[in-house]
Amino acid sequence: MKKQKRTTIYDIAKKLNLNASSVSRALSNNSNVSEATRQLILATAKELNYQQNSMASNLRKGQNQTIGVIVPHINQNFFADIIAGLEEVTYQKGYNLVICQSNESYLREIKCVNTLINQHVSCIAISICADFEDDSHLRNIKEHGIPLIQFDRVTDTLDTFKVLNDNEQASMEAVSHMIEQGYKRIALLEGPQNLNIFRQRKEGYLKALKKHNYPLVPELIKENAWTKELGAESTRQLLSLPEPPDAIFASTSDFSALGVLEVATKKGLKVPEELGICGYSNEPFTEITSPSITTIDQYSVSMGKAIANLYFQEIDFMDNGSHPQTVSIKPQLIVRSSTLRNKNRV
Amino acid sequence: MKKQKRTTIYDIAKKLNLNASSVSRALSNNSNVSEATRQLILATAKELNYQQNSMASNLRKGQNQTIGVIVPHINQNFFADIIAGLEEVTYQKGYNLVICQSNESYLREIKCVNTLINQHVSCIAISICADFEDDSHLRNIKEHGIPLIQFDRVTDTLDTFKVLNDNEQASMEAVSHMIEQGYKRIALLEGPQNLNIFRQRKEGYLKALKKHNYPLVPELIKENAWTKELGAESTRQLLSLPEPPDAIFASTSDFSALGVLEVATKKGLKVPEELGICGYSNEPFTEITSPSITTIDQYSVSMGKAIANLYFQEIDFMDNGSHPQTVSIKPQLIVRSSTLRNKNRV
DNA sequence: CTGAAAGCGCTTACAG
DNA sequence: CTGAAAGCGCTTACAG
Repeated sequence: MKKQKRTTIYDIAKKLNLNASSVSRALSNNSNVSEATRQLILATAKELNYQQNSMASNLRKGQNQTIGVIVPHINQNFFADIIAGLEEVTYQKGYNLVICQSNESYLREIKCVNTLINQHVSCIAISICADFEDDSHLRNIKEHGIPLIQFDRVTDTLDTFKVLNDNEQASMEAVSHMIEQGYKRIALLEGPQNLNIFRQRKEGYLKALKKHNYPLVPELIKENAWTKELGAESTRQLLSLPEPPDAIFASTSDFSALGVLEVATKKGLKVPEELGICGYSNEPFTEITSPSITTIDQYSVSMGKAIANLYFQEIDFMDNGSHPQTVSIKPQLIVRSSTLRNKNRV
Repeated sequence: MKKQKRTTIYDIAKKLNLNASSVSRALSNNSNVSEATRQLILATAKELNYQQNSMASNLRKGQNQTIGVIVPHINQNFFADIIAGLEEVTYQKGYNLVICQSNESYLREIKCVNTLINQHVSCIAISICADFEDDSHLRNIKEHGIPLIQFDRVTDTLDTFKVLNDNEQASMEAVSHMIEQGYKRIALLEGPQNLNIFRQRKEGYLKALKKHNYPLVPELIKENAWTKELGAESTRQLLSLPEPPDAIFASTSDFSALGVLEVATKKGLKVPEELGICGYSNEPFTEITSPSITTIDQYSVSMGKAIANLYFQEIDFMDNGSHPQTVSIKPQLIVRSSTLRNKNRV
């Protein structure tokens, strides 16, 4: 009742009184077959509606032209863009993409890794979950001889290829920009510090303060404010300080920055005059809020392409244990109204 | 230099002086093996860091527990959400997802289909591209015995399982709502009419007019306005009519509606007092524009789940040619400020 | 240029 | 409960 039998190279061979090996050669179309028989074979293949069985071919060849990707969430702009970029390049190369989402769960991330190892994918690209505990599953990837590329959220306990945003530099630029706009007390909304990206963004903030001889005020730093709601809550707390901030850098995300903006608006604070706001990621909506939100573009589609290109360029080196390379993507500060309070525009 | 050899069931068998078949049985853990040997086998499997080779297993079993999805773009909220929903369910079932994007190109869509057929995926789910020409590639899927589910953008030339939004109903509700708010001349921004979804939305618009005895005014219907720029351009044309519209239904997308809003704002028109605006899709940004934009939520994550569930529920029927089922998701009108101009709220 | 054979790593009737 | 064998559909040295 299930699946009628599909045409195989044997069916073609039988019909033409040839050996299956000839058929295989003609179809892979790079070996020695006479032009005459090749044409015959291609014609009957079309006639019988032949489609290669990749499972068999891959098993025999020992690899499957597939890149596995693991992301916390597929449906977040940043990751969706990365995947789109990845897909673009892998498609050009005739590779496929298998996608898994960890849902920010460590256990699920491990399961995804195992599935991809079982599938003998050619490469695994991963951005680790917020819940990350240790790197044993990542080591397992390497132990099975599969090239591993970490991107964006990475662990440094493991020496792998990496594609990163220069979060520290971008944060530093953002905060410096706010300082140049005359803001005096700049608060930081930070994300989970077990993720490298959030540590780096904090580092950038600290460096910018230092560079401009600004004091570090601990009460202006709020942990774990990486959703709109948490951003709003932190803002309420910050604004009720005896000496409230005159600017807030939502280093976690634009969603957090949106929470800041909403609270500020509700309290009747003028943005950017009384409160400056800067987000992170350049989500589409930052352009259309009132005022529009200053943020940082991460070039996520390019990042996806960079990951794929790294694989295809380094594929030969990846196996022989040469020192893994790190590609850094430079994010760009997008200055908009929410931080522009004096005339001398940047 | 490439890939060190991986542990196979033979390695385990050899080490334990057993036959590979016993190892296979123990590992698939549902056949007859004594508890003692099973434990032994599991232990050595762990010790040797064994991971099954899915390629071999799938080849032998003739299927690969993978669902292939083809969408126009991965990084559009609607599709990203669908994929996230799909992934959620397939993950629970131990299935994998292979994702392809057609980039709205017909040729590329064909290539994606062929790749998925070659891979012997268990099911193909597709939302066709704007460039769609004919259904021969989709027929080819069925000819290869692979269950096919069309979703959202579908062709009716082929009798397949379908998961659809009730676009007509939703559009009708949206336009009726605007009529009830007292708008008299409601313009329509329509999308490419070769796609079913845009035909249905137009149909809903026409039905609503008819139901309320509103005349159909051809000059108020603008073709091909499915980006922000095209929406803006159409709006400029509409507003310079001798008798301009007092409401615009951007049936193509919220991006188009955003274009409408921007032009209206620039011209100093008050929304919703002087111009009502309704979009489509409930993109996150519609909530935070000023005014917020009335739109239609498509429950895209649920739609993704529905696709996967349809496959898992109907998997047995799909092969024996029973009449394909159609699942309809009811979208919901989200009324916001951009169309609310009188007090009696809905 | 073509054929015959082995093998990729599993699973699954078939015996015992 | 365990073993021996065949086979999933390809590809690729090896002969000729």
